Amino acid sequence: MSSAAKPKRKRLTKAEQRAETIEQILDTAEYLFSKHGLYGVTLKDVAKRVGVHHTLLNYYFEDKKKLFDAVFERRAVVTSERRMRVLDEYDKKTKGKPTVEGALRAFLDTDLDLYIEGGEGWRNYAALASQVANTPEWGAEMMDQHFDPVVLRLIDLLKKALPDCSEEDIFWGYHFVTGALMLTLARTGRIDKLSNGLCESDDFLAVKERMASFMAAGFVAVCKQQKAKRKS
Amino acid sequence: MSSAAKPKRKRLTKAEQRAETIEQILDTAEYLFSKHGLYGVTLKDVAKRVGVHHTLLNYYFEDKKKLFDAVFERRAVVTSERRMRVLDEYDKKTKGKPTVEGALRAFLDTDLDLYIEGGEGWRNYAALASQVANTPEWGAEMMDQHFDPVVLRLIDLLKKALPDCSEEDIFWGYHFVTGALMLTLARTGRIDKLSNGLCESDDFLAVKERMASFMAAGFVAVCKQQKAKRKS
DNA sequence: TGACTAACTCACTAGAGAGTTAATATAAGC
DNA sequence: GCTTATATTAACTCTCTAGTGAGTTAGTCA
Repeated sequence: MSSAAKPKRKRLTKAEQRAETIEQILDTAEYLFSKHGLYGVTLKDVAKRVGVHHTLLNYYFEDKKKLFDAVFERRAVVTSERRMRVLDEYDKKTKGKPTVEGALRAFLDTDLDLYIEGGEGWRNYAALASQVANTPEWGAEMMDQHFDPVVLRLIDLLKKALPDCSEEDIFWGYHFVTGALMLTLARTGRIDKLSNGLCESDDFLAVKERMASFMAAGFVAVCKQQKAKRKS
Repeated sequence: MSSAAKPKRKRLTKAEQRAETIEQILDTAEYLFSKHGLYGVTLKDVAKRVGVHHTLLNYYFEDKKKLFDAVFERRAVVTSERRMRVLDEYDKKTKGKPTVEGALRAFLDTDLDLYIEGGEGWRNYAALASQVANTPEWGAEMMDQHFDPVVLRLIDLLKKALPDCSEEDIFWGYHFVTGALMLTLARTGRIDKLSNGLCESDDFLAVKERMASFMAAGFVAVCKQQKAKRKS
């Protein structure tokens, strides 16, 4: 630990100390990875910021990629389970008669709330996730691994809400939804400049307000369009 | 050049040779950058694949970042101008009365066509662009620099098509559109696994078919929703 | 033909980056 | 209080990387 931090709380058991150090490493790595990506960050960068020797990261996480995985997994598990629970609840509440917008709200708003209320750490994780999602190399695999169950749960509800819609249309619709969500999480600042400050990348509330209804209408429109096309 | 390639076409003027080598470097760099990102690729990786000495890349492009910029710019300019032209034509054709879907088709379909018909190079560029778009660091700036004019032209048409819609709603709608488009361009293979092979990341035609109508309906729905909210 | 110049390579440098192993300090447990 | 386990650092290694500057080859043009 940094010498500045040490004298303050001397009364920490070893296990507590360990947990705290690990958490600090994860937070810092999360922040840096979200800004510069896996290859854009060195273990020394992270260690320096935390105030520990860089080999300590090897000690706790074996190697760089495993540190990255640990960073990602820490919160991915939380948001995945949380959304799964809310989707289940929603399904029960609507007694097997979900609406498109309702299902999307259970999925999207639940996630966005986490980033709105969860503090900086959660927002950094969000930006990281958006990078992972757009990385074909190993990113898609990480997404599969952590999010397939929730996503399939959502798809399931959407199918129920749109019984005469083809599966393709639903999968493509979901694809559009994630794309939009991921760009939101990246908070690139692009919309700020484009709109001359009218909209802000950080304004997840504005997104939450609009996204589910926007996408729900999209689903309905595409289903109708494709149904018409099949007839002709 | 690699000794294997040399004897084949001896009758090349120096300028032709130069142009060809540069093009090969750009193509290869484009491919590798699209797969692994700026930091995930070394100049040697690129040089080896082309069959030239790695310092040749410094000779032609000064440094690594400038090579990256050159790769991006080469096609960004083309697609930007192309879409601008099509948007202008559409505006004229509809005599200042565009529709949301029409404007979106002019923007989206024009781009997607390029990747459908343009060969592998264009698809690699597309994947690269999607990474750039989700990189807050320097990515957003690159996007601003190359695409602000076309995007503002599109926004302009959308405003005309939705005269009683607030600007915020239009900007957020555009944000959703790019997000979805960028994830499409990344071709991560995720939708393939998720849908058990029913949908394919490479199937830009399927996206083209659905995207504009999906998004158009989203715009309309959000505008209506927000208008109702303002009244209450 | 011969000077000139553009294309391209070679041998290096200077430094970074990940990771290993041995040493040290400190707290835990008996 | 002594031993052991754990956290942490220091010293090092080994590989790779971007980039430089001098050199070589081969078209080009007067």
